[in-house]
Amino acid sequence: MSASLNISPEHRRLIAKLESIGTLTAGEHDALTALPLRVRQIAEDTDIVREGDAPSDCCLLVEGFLCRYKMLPDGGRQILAIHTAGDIPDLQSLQLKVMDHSLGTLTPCKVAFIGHAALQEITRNYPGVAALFWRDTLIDAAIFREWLTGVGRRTAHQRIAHLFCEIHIRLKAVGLANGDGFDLPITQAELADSLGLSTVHVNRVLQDLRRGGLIQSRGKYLAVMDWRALEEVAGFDPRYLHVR
Amino acid sequence: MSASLNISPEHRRLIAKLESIGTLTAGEHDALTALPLRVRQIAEDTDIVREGDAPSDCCLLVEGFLCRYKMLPDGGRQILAIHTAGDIPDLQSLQLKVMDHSLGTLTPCKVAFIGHAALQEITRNYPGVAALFWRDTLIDAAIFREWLTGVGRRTAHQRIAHLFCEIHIRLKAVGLANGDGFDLPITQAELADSLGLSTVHVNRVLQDLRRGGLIQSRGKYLAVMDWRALEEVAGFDPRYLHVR
DNA sequence: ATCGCATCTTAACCTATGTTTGCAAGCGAA
DNA sequence: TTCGCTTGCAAACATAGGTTAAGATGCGAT
Repeated sequence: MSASLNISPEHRRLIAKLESIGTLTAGEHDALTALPLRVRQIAEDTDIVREGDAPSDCCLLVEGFLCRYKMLPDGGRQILAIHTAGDIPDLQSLQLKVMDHSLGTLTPCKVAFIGHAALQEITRNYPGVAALFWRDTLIDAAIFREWLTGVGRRTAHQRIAHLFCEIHIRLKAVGLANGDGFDLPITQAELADSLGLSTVHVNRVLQDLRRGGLIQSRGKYLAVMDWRALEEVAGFDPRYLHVR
Repeated sequence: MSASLNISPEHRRLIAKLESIGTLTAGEHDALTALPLRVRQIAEDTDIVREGDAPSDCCLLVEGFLCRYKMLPDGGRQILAIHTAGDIPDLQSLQLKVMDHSLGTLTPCKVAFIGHAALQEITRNYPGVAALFWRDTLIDAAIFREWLTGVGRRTAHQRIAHLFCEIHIRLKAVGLANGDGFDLPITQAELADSLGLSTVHVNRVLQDLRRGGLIQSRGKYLAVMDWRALEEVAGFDPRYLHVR
Protein backbone atom coordinates (compact mmCIF):
# COMPACT_ATOMS: atom_id res chain seq x y z
CA MET A 1 0.00 0.00 0.00
CA SER A 2 2.73 2.40 0.90
CA ALA A 3 4.46 1.24 -2.27
CA SER A 4 1.47 2.29 -4.35
CA LEU A 5 2.24 5.88 -3.56
CA ASN A 6 5.30 5.60 -5.76
CA ILE A 7 3.56 4.22 -8.79
CA SER A 8 3.83 6.50 -11.80
CA PRO A 9 0.60 7.80 -13.33
CA GLU A 10 1.36 5.77 -16.46
CA HIS A 11 1.63 2.51 -14.57
CA ARG A 12 -1.46 3.48 -12.65
CA ARG A 13 -3.41 3.83 -15.88
CA LEU A 14 -2.28 0.45 -17.08
CA ILE A 15 -3.21 -1.24 -13.85
CA ALA A 16 -6.56 0.52 -13.60
CA LYS A 17 -7.33 -0.68 -17.09
CA LEU A 18 -6.41 -4.29 -16.44
CA GLU A 19 -8.36 -4.27 -13.20
CA SER A 20 -11.40 -3.02 -15.08
CA ILE A 21 -11.47 -6.27 -17.04
CA GLY A 22 -10.04 -8.76 -14.49
CA THR A 23 -8.13 -9.13 -11.27
CA LEU A 24 -4.43 -8.93 -10.50
CA THR A 25 -2.50 -10.76 -7.81
CA ALA A 26 -0.01 -8.82 -5.73
CA GLY A 27 2.86 -10.35 -7.70
CA GLU A 28 1.33 -9.45 -11.03
CA HIS A 29 0.64 -5.96 -9.76
CA ASP A 30 4.26 -5.51 -8.79
CA ALA A 31 5.59 -6.94 -12.02
CA LEU A 32 3.44 -4.53 -14.00
CA THR A 33 4.58 -1.66 -11.83
CA ALA A 34 8.15 -2.53 -12.72
CA LEU A 35 7.54 -2.50 -16.47
CA PRO A 36 9.91 -0.09 -18.19
CA LEU A 37 7.94 2.60 -20.02
CA ARG A 38 9.11 5.28 -22.43
CA VAL A 39 6.67 8.12 -22.13
CA ARG A 40 6.17 10.55 -25.01
CA GLN A 41 3.88 13.39 -25.88
CA ILE A 42 2.49 13.19 -29.40
CA ALA A 43 0.77 15.93 -31.38
CA GLU A 44 -2.72 15.51 -32.73
CA ASP A 45 -3.32 13.93 -36.13
CA THR A 46 -0.05 12.04 -36.06
CA ASP A 47 0.49 8.43 -37.00
CA ILE A 48 2.14 6.21 -34.40
CA VAL A 49 2.31 3.06 -36.50
CA ARG A 50 1.24 2.51 -40.07
CA GLU A 51 -0.20 -0.39 -41.99
CA GLY A 52 2.74 -2.52 -43.09
CA ASP A 53 4.98 -1.56 -40.16
CA ALA A 54 6.41 -4.19 -37.81
CA PRO A 55 6.65 -2.31 -34.53
CA SER A 56 8.90 -3.43 -31.69
CA ASP A 57 6.88 -1.75 -28.96
CA CYS A 58 3.30 -1.65 -27.85
CA CYS A 59 1.85 1.64 -26.82
CA LEU A 60 -0.21 2.41 -23.77
CA LEU A 61 -2.45 5.43 -24.13
CA VAL A 62 -2.13 7.55 -21.01
CA GLU A 63 -4.01 10.67 -22.03
CA GLY A 64 -5.99 11.70 -25.10
CA PHE A 65 -7.77 9.86 -27.89
CA LEU A 66 -6.29 7.52 -30.48
CA CYS A 67 -7.85 5.74 -33.38
CA ARG A 68 -7.05 2.78 -35.57
CA TYR A 69 -8.00 3.06 -39.20
CA LYS A 70 -7.64 1.71 -42.73
CA MET A 71 -7.32 3.73 -45.89
CA LEU A 72 -8.96 2.54 -49.09
CA PRO A 73 -7.56 2.89 -52.61
CA ASP A 74 -10.15 5.57 -53.42
CA GLY A 75 -9.01 7.71 -50.50
CA GLY A 76 -11.82 6.69 -48.18
CA ARG A 77 -10.99 6.05 -44.56
CA GLN A 78 -12.62 3.67 -42.12
CA ILE A 79 -11.91 4.24 -38.46
CA LEU A 80 -11.90 0.83 -36.79
CA ALA A 81 -11.67 1.77 -33.16
CA ILE A 82 -11.51 4.80 -30.92
CA HIS A 83 -9.19 4.41 -27.96
CA THR A 84 -9.28 6.11 -24.61
CA ALA A 85 -6.81 6.36 -21.74
CA GLY A 86 -5.68 2.98 -20.45
CA ASP A 87 -6.04 1.19 -23.77
CA ILE A 88 -3.17 -0.65 -25.43
CA PRO A 89 -4.36 -0.41 -29.01
CA ASP A 90 -1.61 -2.42 -30.63
CA LEU A 91 -1.23 -5.19 -28.11
CA GLN A 92 -1.91 -7.52 -31.02
CA SER A 93 1.45 -6.65 -32.57
CA LEU A 94 2.95 -8.98 -29.99
CA GLN A 95 1.55 -11.87 -32.03
CA LEU A 96 0.87 -10.39 -35.46
CA LYS A 97 4.14 -8.86 -36.50
CA VAL A 98 3.05 -6.74 -39.42
CA MET A 99 0.27 -4.23 -38.94
CA ASP A 100 -2.82 -4.59 -41.11
CA HIS A 101 -4.01 -1.10 -40.21
CA SER A 102 -2.68 2.19 -38.89
CA LEU A 103 -2.77 3.84 -35.50
CA GLY A 104 -2.89 7.59 -35.09
CA THR A 105 -3.79 10.33 -32.66
CA LEU A 106 -7.12 12.14 -32.75
CA THR A 107 -5.98 14.65 -30.13
CA PRO A 108 -2.65 15.47 -28.53
CA CYS A 109 -1.76 12.34 -26.63
CA LYS A 110 0.48 11.15 -23.88
CA VAL A 111 1.64 7.67 -24.78
CA ALA A 112 3.88 5.18 -23.00
CA PHE A 113 5.82 2.71 -25.14
CA ILE A 114 6.54 -0.75 -23.80
CA GLY A 115 9.05 -2.99 -25.53
CA HIS A 116 7.81 -6.27 -26.93
CA ALA A 117 10.61 -8.08 -25.11
CA ALA A 118 9.48 -6.78 -21.73
CA LEU A 119 5.89 -7.73 -22.48
CA GLN A 120 6.88 -11.18 -23.67
CA GLU A 121 8.82 -11.70 -20.51
CA ILE A 122 5.98 -10.68 -18.25
CA THR A 123 3.58 -12.99 -20.07
CA ARG A 124 6.09 -15.80 -19.70
CA ASN A 125 6.44 -15.28 -15.98
CA TYR A 126 2.85 -14.35 -15.20
CA PRO A 127 0.32 -16.43 -17.10
CA GLY A 128 -2.40 -14.47 -15.35
CA VAL A 129 -1.21 -11.32 -17.06
CA ALA A 130 -0.98 -13.16 -20.37
CA ALA A 131 -4.58 -14.22 -19.92
CA LEU A 132 -5.61 -10.64 -19.19
CA PHE A 133 -3.82 -9.41 -22.29
CA TRP A 134 -5.59 -12.03 -24.32
CA ARG A 135 -8.85 -11.03 -22.71
CA ASP A 136 -8.21 -7.41 -23.59
CA THR A 137 -7.74 -8.21 -27.26
CA LEU A 138 -10.87 -10.33 -27.16
CA ILE A 139 -12.89 -7.42 -25.84
CA ASP A 140 -11.35 -5.38 -28.59
CA ALA A 141 -12.73 -7.92 -31.04
CA ALA A 142 -16.12 -7.83 -29.35
CA ILE A 143 -16.22 -4.11 -29.98
CA PHE A 144 -15.34 -4.65 -33.65
CA ARG A 145 -18.27 -7.02 -33.88
CA GLU A 146 -20.60 -4.47 -32.39
CA TRP A 147 -19.36 -1.78 -34.76
CA LEU A 148 -19.77 -4.18 -37.64
CA THR A 149 -23.39 -4.84 -36.79
CA GLY A 150 -23.94 -1.13 -36.39
CA VAL A 151 -22.50 -0.19 -39.74
CA GLY A 152 -24.17 -3.19 -41.36
CA ARG A 153 -27.65 -2.92 -39.93
CA ARG A 154 -28.28 0.20 -37.89
CA THR A 155 -29.56 3.57 -39.08
CA ALA A 156 -27.40 6.66 -38.76
CA HIS A 157 -29.31 7.78 -35.67
CA GLN A 158 -28.84 4.44 -34.00
CA ARG A 159 -25.16 4.28 -34.86
CA ILE A 160 -24.36 7.67 -33.43
CA ALA A 161 -26.39 7.13 -30.28
CA HIS A 162 -24.76 3.73 -29.87
CA LEU A 163 -21.26 5.07 -30.17
CA PHE A 164 -21.97 7.73 -27.56
CA CYS A 165 -23.30 5.12 -25.15
CA GLU A 166 -20.29 2.89 -25.74
CA ILE A 167 -17.70 5.58 -25.17
CA HIS A 168 -19.47 6.70 -22.04
CA ILE A 169 -19.41 3.22 -20.51
CA ARG A 170 -15.78 2.72 -21.45
CA LEU A 171 -14.72 6.01 -19.94
CA LYS A 172 -16.66 5.28 -16.78
CA ALA A 173 -14.96 1.90 -16.46
CA VAL A 174 -11.60 3.62 -16.05
CA GLY A 175 -12.98 6.52 -14.03
CA LEU A 176 -12.98 9.20 -16.72
CA ALA A 177 -16.65 10.07 -16.99
CA ASN A 178 -19.35 11.16 -14.62
CA GLY A 179 -23.08 10.85 -15.03
CA ASP A 180 -23.99 13.75 -17.27
CA GLY A 181 -21.55 13.50 -20.14
CA PHE A 182 -17.91 13.22 -21.10
CA ASP A 183 -15.15 14.81 -23.11
CA LEU A 184 -15.33 13.80 -26.73
CA PRO A 185 -12.76 15.90 -28.55
CA ILE A 186 -13.28 14.47 -32.02
CA THR A 187 -14.65 16.06 -35.16
CA GLN A 188 -17.78 15.22 -37.06
CA ALA A 189 -15.61 14.03 -39.93
CA GLU A 190 -13.94 11.53 -37.62
CA LEU A 191 -17.31 10.43 -36.35
CA ALA A 192 -18.37 9.93 -39.95
CA ASP A 193 -15.30 7.83 -40.75
CA SER A 194 -16.01 5.70 -37.70
CA LEU A 195 -19.62 5.04 -38.55
CA GLY A 196 -19.52 4.65 -42.31
CA LEU A 197 -21.39 7.91 -42.89
CA SER A 198 -20.67 11.23 -44.57
CA THR A 199 -19.85 14.23 -42.47
CA VAL A 200 -22.88 16.05 -43.75
CA HIS A 201 -25.15 13.32 -42.57
CA VAL A 202 -23.46 13.13 -39.18
CA ASN A 203 -24.14 16.83 -38.86
CA ARG A 204 -27.81 16.36 -39.76
CA VAL A 205 -28.29 13.60 -37.23
CA LEU A 206 -26.42 15.41 -34.47
CA GLN A 207 -28.70 18.38 -34.87
CA ASP A 208 -31.66 16.06 -34.80
CA LEU A 209 -30.48 14.59 -31.52
CA ARG A 210 -29.97 18.06 -30.10
CA ARG A 211 -33.37 19.25 -31.25
CA GLY A 212 -34.85 16.14 -29.67
CA GLY A 213 -33.26 17.12 -26.37
CA LEU A 214 -31.13 13.98 -26.11
CA ILE A 215 -27.73 15.60 -26.20
CA GLN A 216 -26.08 18.98 -26.21
CA SER A 217 -22.52 19.61 -27.28
CA ARG A 218 -20.63 22.35 -25.58
CA GLY A 219 -17.33 22.54 -27.40
CA LYS A 220 -15.47 19.31 -26.86
CA TYR A 221 -17.79 18.21 -24.11
CA LEU A 222 -20.74 16.01 -24.94
CA ALA A 223 -23.54 16.59 -22.46
CA VAL A 224 -26.17 13.89 -22.46
CA MET A 225 -29.51 15.28 -21.37
CA ASP A 226 -31.53 12.09 -21.63
CA TRP A 227 -29.66 8.83 -21.20
CA ARG A 228 -32.76 6.70 -21.28
CA ALA A 229 -33.80 8.08 -24.64
CA LEU A 230 -30.28 7.81 -26.05
CA GLU A 231 -29.95 4.17 -25.08
CA GLU A 232 -33.44 3.61 -26.40
CA VAL A 233 -32.70 4.87 -29.90
CA ALA A 234 -29.33 3.10 -29.86
CA GLY A 235 -30.79 -0.19 -28.71
CA PHE A 236 -27.79 -0.22 -26.44
CA ASP A 237 -26.85 -3.28 -24.41
CA PRO A 238 -23.43 -2.97 -22.74
CA ARG A 239 -22.81 -6.67 -22.35
CA TYR A 240 -20.47 -6.79 -25.32
CA LEU A 241 -18.02 -4.57 -23.45
CA HIS A 242 -17.47 -7.30 -20.88
CA VAL A 243 -16.68 -4.89 -18.06
CA ARG A 244 -16.61 -6.38 -14.63
CA MET B 1 5.52 -40.36 -38.30
CA SER B 2 4.04 -43.78 -37.91
CA ALA B 3 2.01 -42.31 -35.08
CA SER B 4 0.50 -39.76 -37.45
CA LEU B 5 -1.29 -42.55 -39.26
CA ASN B 6 -3.47 -42.96 -36.21
CA ILE B 7 -4.52 -39.35 -35.91
CA SER B 8 -8.26 -38.88 -36.28
CA PRO B 9 -9.49 -36.65 -39.09
CA GLU B 10 -10.78 -34.19 -36.46
CA HIS B 11 -7.40 -33.82 -34.83
CA ARG B 12 -5.85 -33.57 -38.25
CA ARG B 13 -8.09 -30.62 -39.07
CA LEU B 14 -7.17 -28.85 -35.88
CA ILE B 15 -3.47 -29.35 -36.43
CA ALA B 16 -3.62 -28.33 -40.08
CA LYS B 17 -5.35 -25.15 -39.04
CA LEU B 18 -2.83 -24.27 -36.35
CA GLU B 19 0.02 -25.01 -38.70
CA SER B 20 -1.50 -22.65 -41.24
CA ILE B 21 -0.96 -19.77 -38.82
CA GLY B 22 2.16 -20.88 -36.93
CA THR B 23 4.42 -23.79 -36.11
CA LEU B 24 4.06 -26.64 -33.64
CA THR B 25 6.78 -28.49 -31.78
CA ALA B 26 6.60 -32.25 -31.62
CA GLY B 27 5.45 -32.05 -28.01
CA GLU B 28 2.70 -29.60 -28.84
CA HIS B 29 1.67 -31.72 -31.77
CA ASP B 30 1.34 -34.78 -29.56
CA ALA B 31 -0.53 -32.92 -26.84
CA LEU B 32 -3.04 -31.66 -29.39
CA THR B 33 -3.42 -35.13 -30.83
CA ALA B 34 -4.34 -36.35 -27.36
CA LEU B 35 -7.06 -33.75 -26.85
CA PRO B 36 -10.37 -35.41 -26.04
CA LEU B 37 -12.98 -34.48 -28.66
CA ARG B 38 -16.69 -35.15 -28.75
CA VAL B 39 -17.71 -35.29 -32.39
CA ARG B 40 -21.26 -34.50 -33.45
CA GLN B 41 -23.15 -34.04 -36.66
CA ILE B 42 -25.39 -30.97 -36.64
CA ALA B 43 -28.19 -30.13 -39.06
CA GLU B 44 -28.18 -26.96 -41.08
CA ASP B 45 -29.64 -23.74 -39.68
CA THR B 46 -29.14 -24.83 -36.11
CA ASP B 47 -27.74 -22.74 -33.29
CA ILE B 48 -24.78 -24.18 -31.41
CA VAL B 49 -24.48 -21.41 -28.84
CA ARG B 50 -26.60 -18.34 -28.38
CA GLU B 51 -25.93 -14.83 -27.23
CA GLY B 52 -26.12 -14.87 -23.44
CA ASP B 53 -24.99 -18.47 -23.09
CA ALA B 54 -21.93 -19.42 -21.06
CA PRO B 55 -20.65 -22.50 -22.87
CA SER B 56 -18.30 -25.01 -21.24
CA ASP B 57 -16.84 -26.27 -24.51
CA CYS B 58 -15.28 -24.78 -27.56
CA CYS B 59 -16.19 -26.19 -30.91
CA LEU B 60 -13.90 -27.14 -33.74
CA LEU B 61 -15.54 -27.10 -37.14
CA VAL B 62 -14.55 -30.26 -39.00
CA GLU B 63 -16.84 -30.09 -42.02
CA GLY B 64 -19.36 -27.58 -43.31
CA PHE B 65 -19.94 -23.86 -42.83
CA LEU B 66 -20.78 -22.03 -39.62
CA CYS B 67 -21.53 -18.41 -38.96
CA ARG B 68 -21.53 -16.07 -36.01
CA TYR B 69 -24.24 -13.46 -35.92
CA LYS B 70 -26.14 -10.88 -33.92
CA MET B 71 -29.85 -10.23 -34.03
CA LEU B 72 -31.16 -6.70 -33.70
CA PRO B 73 -34.34 -5.64 -31.92
CA ASP B 74 -36.04 -4.95 -35.26
CA GLY B 75 -35.41 -8.48 -36.46
CA GLY B 76 -32.41 -7.61 -38.59
CA ARG B 77 -29.46 -9.94 -38.56
CA GLN B 78 -25.79 -9.19 -39.01
CA ILE B 79 -23.53 -12.10 -39.79
CA LEU B 80 -20.17 -11.35 -38.19
CA ALA B 81 -18.06 -14.17 -39.53
CA ILE B 82 -18.27 -17.15 -41.83
CA HIS B 83 -16.32 -20.14 -40.62
CA THR B 84 -14.81 -22.97 -42.59
CA ALA B 85 -13.33 -26.32 -41.64
CA GLY B 86 -10.54 -26.06 -39.09
CA ASP B 87 -11.86 -22.93 -37.41
CA ILE B 88 -12.61 -22.75 -33.71
CA PRO B 89 -15.21 -20.01 -33.81
CA ASP B 90 -15.81 -19.71 -30.08
CA LEU B 91 -12.27 -20.01 -28.79
CA GLN B 92 -12.89 -16.67 -27.15
CA SER B 93 -15.35 -18.24 -24.73
CA LEU B 94 -12.30 -19.51 -22.89
CA GLN B 95 -11.74 -15.95 -21.66
CA LEU B 96 -15.10 -14.25 -22.15
CA LYS B 97 -17.55 -16.42 -20.32
CA VAL B 98 -20.81 -15.09 -21.65
CA MET B 99 -21.38 -14.96 -25.38
CA ASP B 100 -22.11 -11.58 -26.92
CA HIS B 101 -23.33 -13.17 -30.15
CA SER B 102 -24.64 -16.47 -31.46
CA LEU B 103 -23.07 -19.28 -33.42
CA GLY B 104 -25.04 -21.38 -35.86
CA THR B 105 -24.71 -23.69 -38.83
CA LEU B 106 -25.15 -22.52 -42.40
CA THR B 107 -24.98 -26.07 -43.75
CA PRO B 108 -25.02 -29.50 -42.14
CA CYS B 109 -21.83 -29.58 -40.09
CA LYS B 110 -19.52 -31.98 -38.41
CA VAL B 111 -18.32 -30.38 -35.20
CA ALA B 112 -15.93 -31.54 -32.48
CA PHE B 113 -16.46 -30.19 -28.98
CA ILE B 114 -13.46 -29.65 -26.72
CA GLY B 115 -13.96 -29.00 -23.02
CA HIS B 116 -12.72 -25.71 -21.63
CA ALA B 117 -10.86 -27.60 -18.91
CA ALA B 118 -8.84 -29.60 -21.43
CA LEU B 119 -8.03 -26.45 -23.38
CA GLN B 120 -7.02 -24.56 -20.25
CA GLU B 121 -4.75 -27.37 -19.32
CA ILE B 122 -3.04 -27.51 -22.66
CA THR B 123 -2.47 -23.76 -22.62
CA ARG B 124 -1.01 -24.07 -19.12
CA ASN B 125 1.41 -26.80 -20.16
CA TYR B 126 2.22 -25.52 -23.65
CA PRO B 127 2.64 -21.75 -23.81
CA GLY B 128 3.34 -22.12 -27.52
CA VAL B 129 -0.15 -23.47 -28.04
CA ALA B 130 -1.58 -20.70 -25.89
CA ALA B 131 0.22 -18.20 -28.10
CA LEU B 132 -1.21 -19.84 -31.22
CA PHE B 133 -4.71 -19.71 -29.78
CA TRP B 134 -4.23 -16.07 -29.00
CA ARG B 135 -2.90 -15.54 -32.50
CA ASP B 136 -5.93 -17.28 -33.96
CA THR B 137 -8.34 -14.97 -32.15
CA LEU B 138 -6.25 -12.01 -33.28
CA ILE B 139 -6.60 -13.05 -36.89
CA ASP B 140 -10.29 -13.40 -36.23
CA ALA B 141 -10.26 -9.78 -35.09
CA ALA B 142 -8.28 -8.75 -38.17
CA ILE B 143 -11.05 -10.22 -40.30
CA PHE B 144 -13.68 -8.31 -38.34
CA ARG B 145 -11.75 -5.15 -39.06
CA GLU B 146 -11.67 -5.91 -42.76
CA TRP B 147 -15.38 -6.62 -42.80
CA LEU B 148 -16.00 -3.41 -40.91
CA THR B 149 -14.15 -1.38 -43.48
CA GLY B 150 -16.01 -3.18 -46.23
CA VAL B 151 -19.44 -2.54 -44.81
CA GLY B 152 -18.46 0.98 -43.85
CA ARG B 153 -16.77 2.15 -47.00
CA ARG B 154 -17.01 -0.29 -49.92
CA THR B 155 -19.71 -0.50 -52.57
CA ALA B 156 -21.85 -3.60 -52.88
CA HIS B 157 -19.78 -4.85 -55.81
CA GLN B 158 -16.56 -4.43 -53.90
CA ARG B 159 -17.93 -6.10 -50.79
CA ILE B 160 -19.12 -9.18 -52.61
CA ALA B 161 -15.95 -9.53 -54.65
CA HIS B 162 -13.90 -9.05 -51.50
CA LEU B 163 -15.73 -11.72 -49.57
CA PHE B 164 -15.23 -14.20 -52.40
CA CYS B 165 -11.52 -13.49 -52.47
CA GLU B 166 -11.25 -13.85 -48.71
CA ILE B 167 -13.05 -17.16 -48.50
CA HIS B 168 -10.97 -18.52 -51.34
CA ILE B 169 -7.70 -17.69 -49.63
CA ARG B 170 -8.90 -19.10 -46.33
CA LEU B 171 -10.03 -22.34 -47.91
CA LYS B 172 -6.75 -22.66 -49.78
CA ALA B 173 -4.81 -22.16 -46.54
CA VAL B 174 -6.29 -25.37 -45.15
CA GLY B 175 -6.26 -27.20 -48.45
CA LEU B 176 -9.93 -26.97 -49.34
CA ALA B 177 -9.86 -25.01 -52.57
CA ASN B 178 -8.13 -25.31 -55.89
CA GLY B 179 -7.44 -22.61 -58.40
CA ASP B 180 -10.71 -22.20 -60.24
CA GLY B 181 -13.25 -21.85 -57.50
CA PHE B 182 -14.64 -23.37 -54.33
CA ASP B 183 -17.75 -24.67 -52.66
CA LEU B 184 -19.82 -21.88 -51.22
CA PRO B 185 -23.05 -23.47 -50.07
CA ILE B 186 -24.70 -20.35 -48.69
CA THR B 187 -27.74 -18.46 -49.86
CA GLN B 188 -27.96 -14.95 -51.20
CA ALA B 189 -29.87 -13.96 -48.07
CA GLU B 190 -26.95 -15.09 -45.94
CA LEU B 191 -24.55 -13.21 -48.16
CA ALA B 192 -26.74 -10.15 -47.68
CA ASP B 193 -26.73 -10.49 -43.90
CA SER B 194 -22.95 -10.78 -43.97
CA LEU B 195 -22.40 -7.71 -46.09
CA GLY B 196 -25.01 -5.33 -44.76
CA LEU B 197 -27.05 -5.48 -47.96
CA SER B 198 -30.53 -6.61 -48.97
CA THR B 199 -30.97 -9.94 -50.68
CA VAL B 200 -32.39 -8.23 -53.72
CA HIS B 201 -29.31 -6.14 -54.12
CA VAL B 202 -27.00 -9.10 -53.65
CA ASN B 203 -28.89 -10.75 -56.45
CA ARG B 204 -28.48 -7.73 -58.72
CA VAL B 205 -24.75 -7.52 -58.10
CA LEU B 206 -24.20 -11.24 -58.52
CA GLN B 207 -25.82 -11.10 -61.92
CA ASP B 208 -23.67 -8.14 -62.77
CA LEU B 209 -20.55 -10.08 -61.88
CA ARG B 210 -21.73 -13.00 -63.96
CA ARG B 211 -22.58 -10.82 -66.92
CA GLY B 212 -19.14 -9.26 -66.59
CA GLY B 213 -17.60 -12.72 -66.87
CA LEU B 214 -15.96 -12.59 -63.43
CA ILE B 215 -17.78 -15.48 -61.81
CA GLN B 216 -20.24 -18.20 -62.60
CA SER B 217 -22.23 -20.10 -60.00
CA ARG B 218 -23.05 -23.69 -60.68
CA GLY B 219 -25.29 -24.74 -57.83
CA LYS B 220 -23.32 -24.55 -54.62
CA TYR B 221 -20.03 -24.20 -56.43
CA LEU B 222 -18.65 -20.78 -57.13
CA ALA B 223 -16.49 -20.81 -60.23
CA VAL B 224 -14.24 -17.80 -60.60
CA MET B 225 -13.54 -17.10 -64.25
CA ASP B 226 -11.31 -14.07 -63.79
CA TRP B 227 -9.39 -13.81 -60.54
CA ARG B 228 -7.45 -10.77 -61.60
CA ALA B 229 -10.62 -8.82 -62.31
CA LEU B 230 -12.30 -10.01 -59.12
CA GLU B 231 -9.39 -8.92 -56.96
CA GLU B 232 -9.28 -5.71 -58.91
CA VAL B 233 -12.87 -4.70 -58.16
CA ALA B 234 -12.50 -5.90 -54.57
CA GLY B 235 -9.28 -4.02 -54.00
CA PHE B 236 -8.20 -7.21 -52.33
CA ASP B 237 -5.00 -7.43 -50.31
CA PRO B 238 -4.68 -10.69 -48.36
CA ARG B 239 -2.23 -9.41 -45.79
CA TYR B 240 -4.93 -9.02 -43.15
CA LEU B 241 -5.42 -12.77 -43.12
CA HIS B 242 -1.91 -13.25 -41.75
CA VAL B 243 -1.45 -16.64 -43.34
CA ARG B 244 2.06 -17.97 -43.34
C1' DA C 1 -6.45 42.69 -33.27
C1' DT C 2 -6.43 40.22 -37.33
C1' DC C 3 -5.56 36.64 -40.47
C1' DG C 4 -5.96 31.93 -41.78
C1' DC C 5 -7.55 27.49 -41.28
C1' DA C 6 -10.28 23.96 -39.53
C1' DT C 7 -14.77 22.85 -38.38
C1' DC C 8 -19.56 23.26 -38.51
C1' DT C 9 -23.81 24.31 -40.96
C1' DT C 10 -27.15 24.71 -44.71
C1' DA C 11 -29.14 23.81 -49.07
C1' DA C 12 -30.05 21.59 -53.53
C1' DC C 13 -29.63 17.74 -55.85
C1' DC C 14 -28.43 12.79 -56.81
C1' DT C 15 -27.92 7.74 -56.50
C1' DA C 16 -26.98 3.46 -54.43
C1' DT C 17 -29.45 0.57 -52.13
C1' DG C 18 -33.81 -0.86 -49.64
C1' DT C 19 -38.77 -2.53 -49.87
C1' DT C 20 -42.52 -4.86 -51.56
C1' DT C 21 -44.47 -8.01 -54.29
C1' DG C 22 -44.98 -11.63 -57.47
C1' DC C 23 -43.47 -15.36 -60.11
C1' DA C 24 -40.49 -19.21 -61.63
C1' DA C 25 -37.28 -22.86 -60.81
C1' DG C 26 -35.48 -26.45 -58.05
C1' DC C 27 -35.98 -30.10 -54.81
C1' DG C 28 -37.21 -33.09 -50.98
C1' DA C 29 -41.11 -35.49 -48.82
C1' DA C 30 -45.15 -38.13 -49.16
C1' DT D 1 -46.69 -36.95 -59.34
C1' DT D 2 -47.89 -33.56 -56.69
C1' DC D 3 -47.44 -30.57 -52.75
C1' DG D 4 -44.88 -27.41 -50.14
C1' DC D 5 -40.96 -24.82 -49.22
C1' DT D 6 -36.82 -22.57 -50.16
C1' DT D 7 -34.20 -20.03 -53.25
C1' DG D 8 -33.43 -17.18 -57.18
C1' DC D 9 -35.06 -13.57 -60.17
C1' DA D 10 -37.52 -9.34 -61.72
C1' DA D 11 -39.79 -4.87 -61.86
C1' DA D 12 -41.64 -0.73 -59.81
C1' DC D 13 -41.14 2.28 -56.45
C1' DA D 14 -39.30 4.62 -52.10
C1' DT D 15 -35.69 6.68 -49.23
C1' DA D 16 -31.68 7.07 -46.43
C1' DG D 17 -27.82 8.82 -47.04
C1' DG D 18 -24.07 10.69 -50.37
C1' DT D 19 -22.15 14.69 -53.00
C1' DT D 20 -21.02 19.24 -54.01
C1' DA D 21 -20.66 23.69 -52.94
C1' DA D 22 -21.00 27.82 -50.35
C1' DG D 23 -21.37 30.39 -46.19
C1' DA D 24 -20.81 30.94 -41.12
C1' DT D 25 -18.30 30.36 -36.91
C1' DG D 26 -14.70 29.70 -33.92
C1' DC D 27 -10.00 29.77 -32.60
C1' DG D 28 -4.94 29.47 -32.60
C1' DA D 29 -0.99 31.85 -34.38
C1' DT D 30 1.32 35.95 -35.40
